[in-house]
Amino acid sequence: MAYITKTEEYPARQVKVAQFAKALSHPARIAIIEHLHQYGECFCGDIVDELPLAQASVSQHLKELKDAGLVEAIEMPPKVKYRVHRENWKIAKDYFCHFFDEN
Amino acid sequence: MAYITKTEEYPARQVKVAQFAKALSHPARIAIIEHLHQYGECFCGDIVDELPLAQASVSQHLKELKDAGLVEAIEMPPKVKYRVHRENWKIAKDYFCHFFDEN
DNA sequence: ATTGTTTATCGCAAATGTACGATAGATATT
DNA sequence: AATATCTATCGTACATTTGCGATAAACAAT
Repeated sequence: MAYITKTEEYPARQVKVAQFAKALSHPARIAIIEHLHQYGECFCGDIVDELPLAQASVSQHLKELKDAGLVEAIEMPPKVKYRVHRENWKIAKDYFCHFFDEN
Repeated sequence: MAYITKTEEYPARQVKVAQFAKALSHPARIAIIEHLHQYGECFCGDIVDELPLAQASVSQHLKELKDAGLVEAIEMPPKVKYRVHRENWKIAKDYFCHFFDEN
C-alpha cells in the first residue's frame, strides 16, 4: 500500500510526460495511432482487421488511448468511429518536444 | 502463453517507439533523465537523495533506463556515475520526432 | 584485518497490464 | 418480432511492473 507510485510527489509536468509515454508504450497502440493518422478516421472494426489481436483486446487498447486523451470516439451506431484527438495530440507533442529539446 | 505480446507481429519501428515510450513511462524515470541532463552526470546516491524512493527502487529504475539504452554507467568504485547515453538519446529523439511529425 | 560506504541484486508482496472468450447492449435489417 | 452486426464490458488467467528490506559484492579507509 505504501509503495505504490505517489504521483503527487513528482512535478506535474513529469507526471504528464510519463502518462503520455505510458499510453504509447505498446506497439499495438503505436500502430493504432499511425493507422488513424494515415486514414484520418476509421471504425473500430477496421483496426481489428489491421492488428494481430482479438476484438476485445483492440477495444481495450482504444480505451486506454481514449483515457489518455490521445484519441476520441464518434458514435455511429452500431459502429464507432475513432480519430486522433487533435488538440491533445498537439499537447502531447509539445510535452515530448520540450522534454527532448531541453534535454 | 498464446496471448503475450508478439513483437514480431509489428513493424520494428513501432516496436522501437513503444520500447522507448515504456522506458519513459514512469515519473521517477523522467525525473532521473532530467536530473542527469541538468547536472551532466551524477552518482546513483545523488539520485536517491532526489527521489521519494528507496535505494533499491532507484537502482531498479536506473537499470531499466540503462537496458533501454538511454543511460550509461561509469564505474568509480565504490560509486557509480550515471549519465545520459548521447547517441541513443539522439536516436530516441529522432524516433519520437518522426512519430509526432509524421502524425 | 576490520570497518564503513556505495550500489546491485535477491526475494517477496501488491498492483497493474495484456490477452482472450463470452456476453450484453444498441441499432440496423429483414 | 426476429435476426444480424458491431462494440464495450465482464470475468478470468497469466505476465510484468513497482516497491521495499535484506543482503551481497566491491572497494576505500582505518
